[in-house]
Amino acid sequence: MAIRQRAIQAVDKKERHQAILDAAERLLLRAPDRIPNVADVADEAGLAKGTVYLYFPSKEELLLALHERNLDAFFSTLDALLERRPRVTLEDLLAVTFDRIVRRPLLLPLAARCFALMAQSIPADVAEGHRERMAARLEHAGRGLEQLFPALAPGEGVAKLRHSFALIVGLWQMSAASARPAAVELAVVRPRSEAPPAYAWSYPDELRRALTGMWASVTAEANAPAG
Amino acid sequence: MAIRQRAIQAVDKKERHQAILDAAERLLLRAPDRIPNVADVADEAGLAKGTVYLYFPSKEELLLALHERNLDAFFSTLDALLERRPRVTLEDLLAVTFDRIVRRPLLLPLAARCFALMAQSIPADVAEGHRERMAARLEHAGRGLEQLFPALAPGEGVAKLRHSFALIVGLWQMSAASARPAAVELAVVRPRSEAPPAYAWSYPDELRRALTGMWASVTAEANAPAG
Amino acid sequence: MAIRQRAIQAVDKKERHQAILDAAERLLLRAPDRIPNVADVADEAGLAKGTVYLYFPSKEELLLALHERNLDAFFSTLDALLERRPRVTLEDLLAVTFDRIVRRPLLLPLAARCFALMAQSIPADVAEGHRERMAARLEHAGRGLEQLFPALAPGEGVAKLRHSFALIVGLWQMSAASARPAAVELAVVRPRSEAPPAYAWSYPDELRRALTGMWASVTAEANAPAG
Amino acid sequence: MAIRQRAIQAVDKKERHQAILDAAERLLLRAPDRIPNVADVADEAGLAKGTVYLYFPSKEELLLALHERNLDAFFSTLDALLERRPRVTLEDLLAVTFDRIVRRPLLLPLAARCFALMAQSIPADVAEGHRERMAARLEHAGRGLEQLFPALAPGEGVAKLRHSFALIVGLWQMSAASARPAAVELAVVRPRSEAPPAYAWSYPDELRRALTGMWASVTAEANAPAG
DNA sequence: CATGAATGAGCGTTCATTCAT
DNA sequence: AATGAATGAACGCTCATTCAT
Repeated sequence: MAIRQRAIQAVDKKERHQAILDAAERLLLRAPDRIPNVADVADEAGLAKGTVYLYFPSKEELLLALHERNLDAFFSTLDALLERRPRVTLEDLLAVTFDRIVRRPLLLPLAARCFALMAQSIPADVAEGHRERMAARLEHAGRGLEQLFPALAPGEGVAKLRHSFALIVGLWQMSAASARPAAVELAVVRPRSEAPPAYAWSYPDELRRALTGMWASVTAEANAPAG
Repeated sequence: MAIRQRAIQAVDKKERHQAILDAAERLLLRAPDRIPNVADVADEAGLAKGTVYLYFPSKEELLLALHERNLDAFFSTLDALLERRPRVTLEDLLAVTFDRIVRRPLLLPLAARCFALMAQSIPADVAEGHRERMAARLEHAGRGLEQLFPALAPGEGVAKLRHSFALIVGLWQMSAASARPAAVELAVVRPRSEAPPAYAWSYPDELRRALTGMWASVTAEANAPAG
Repeated sequence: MAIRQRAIQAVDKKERHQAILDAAERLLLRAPDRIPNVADVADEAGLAKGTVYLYFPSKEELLLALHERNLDAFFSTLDALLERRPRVTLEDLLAVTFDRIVRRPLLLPLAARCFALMAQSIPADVAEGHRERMAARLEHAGRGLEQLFPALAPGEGVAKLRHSFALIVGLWQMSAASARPAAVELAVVRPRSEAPPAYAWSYPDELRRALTGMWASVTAEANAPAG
Repeated sequence: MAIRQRAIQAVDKKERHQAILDAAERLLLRAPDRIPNVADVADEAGLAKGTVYLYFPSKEELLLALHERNLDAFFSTLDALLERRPRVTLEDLLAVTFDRIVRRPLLLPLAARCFALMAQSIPADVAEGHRERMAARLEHAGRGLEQLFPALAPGEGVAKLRHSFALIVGLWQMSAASARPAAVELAVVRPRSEAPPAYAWSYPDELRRALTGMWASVTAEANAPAG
């Protein structure tokens, strides 16, 4: 509604591009179960609806861009960490994961829908480009892991990374579907049974447990030569 | 396919209830990237749109019911298998999983959206009921697994089962999002270059790899006493 | 806004179909320079916007249907008149034309836009069907005219009919473009010059003049045997 | 094509004015069924969108100006020809018409929409000015024709000119609406069946036929004294 | 003068849900 | 119970016009 300013320089345009993604991100974090509509995004960004379309050709591509930005950020953090090889432990990797993904679960609601978006309304070449870029980053990080953990055979780094992603996203969805909305949860008074009900589990704990398990074998003798 | 009769007996009602879910299921299998609309479901079931609302209070609850039916079926198969304890191998469990989940991926597109549905328009008590029923089945199967695999500590059966679900759903989404539309089902056809691109991977192969890895430690010395 | 009633019988549906066309027609007569939007049409018909889409697949096809209805009505009147052959005079034909086209200029604003509609958003097969039907009616009426006026060579009936249409539509557009809006016209006070300005001409008069001229040669010795 | 300089001199301004009209004209010839939007026009002219508004107060007035320019050009050619009176034949007039109007059908798509434009958003005085200028040119040319063809009574020249315009525009619309998209320009390619369908007719042929017919009586004994 | 980023009213279309029949 | 016609809020997108730079 308010004209913040005009983005004339390429830098400013980049910035506004990001600002729109930021707005979408905020809305998504605020209501992870709802894909915001373009009017909401524009509003949240302090822009008019039409302005959004100056920066993104369609709502779907906006969401894909946001998803890619999230993935990019995660991969960048991961890569930066792996640069410090071999002085990196699994614990470091988990910490980074939790910091970027669990504490700010940006990746998650989009990942859950991204497939439907891609299949439906993203032009084939745009989708292809996204896939290739993400595949390249995945492969790069995967190779970094293989160098860090000699126990990993070639190709296993990528695979385990993929499996980890799957766990991250899959578990989050299960937690989202099986958890009561937070507000309600606090009010619930339950007879103190010995064990909490099976659906009372926490996403972070469970994810840590799962990831630790998955990487345990790999990490056993890792970094040993570095010690 | 059409029933075209009044369902007056309770049995008939149950049957029609199922027929509607069947219709939704067929549509979902036919186009996994698209939640069918009520008109489509009614059409596919050979019923009028209004009739669907005699059996389900809302589209969301219909989808939740379908999701629960799918989970139920899977748990039932799993339970049946675990009954035959201790004469069950991990391979048997994987076979069942693949038969029910990979070959007929009913669970998958719904699982990916279910959390959004739950949060949005499902009444709290209905959601709660669903959660409790599913948690109970999960717990039961988890305990069965713990008895089958002594290596599993108490609670670990449920946990690993949960992680397996997460992998199943998460990997499927990744494969769906990272595959070109046509390549999802068919084997990717490519000129045999040295290495296939990183995004050319098959969901079933990758899932088997991941699940095997996850259950490897548990299964190592399992069933040994039973042999 | 008000539910008039439900069109359940096929007859009622036909009626409502027509009612929607009527509504569009009224709006078009009221403001010939503006293609009404769907909301206006629905409003004018006393229906909800969505209801219009139960009867027409798109706005464009609605307009095409209206255009075809107008043409149909004109051809029907023409055909009926030609049935009374040979007791028909050119004057009769003109009278019918004026009654249907000049006094209720339904045909006109749509004809002017129809081409653009057809080229842009009407599915090819629908457009083709429309063209063929209209061509058939034109041909039929053309042949009727050839039988009425022996001076017309084969094919000349259709041709002259086409030219007449062109005149009807073309002149109307010129008059619409060159006339001041009616309300303004009354208020204008002009110095009494000998001759009115060249752009002060009346569509009906000019059309009659043009059509009479066009058909004069044909009609000269027409009906002679019938006299 | 781009000018990319400041137009400070009045001459430069005129030139840019024309350049914008040229751009609109090119777009209109390229896609006669679509009124181009301002962004397209600016683009085609190598200017920024805002610049267009320095030269035309609105899109509508731009289109009107283009239409008037087309009419002007036609009248000029006609006037020039009539200057050579009495050494002018109907054939000459037709040739000029076809050269300017049929071969470069600039007039046509605009004429079809011009009336709607005028009524909607053109200020009354601008519209009035346009009408008066065009009427004057029409009258002048009409009088020229009356002098060329003594068979024309006073006022008949203007009238027949008007009717000719109507035919030109009206027939073009009919041909555009009744032809399959591709067939507008190309000769209709069909297996030679006995009779082509009634909607397979060519605009130029039909127009020539109609105009010749309309002017036949006038021209019969015309120029005879001049011979 | 020229630019082009920003605006926001406007529009076509969809679809879950209701309810008269 | 079953139907399917009717509803209308919701939403994505366009584009003529404005105005800060």
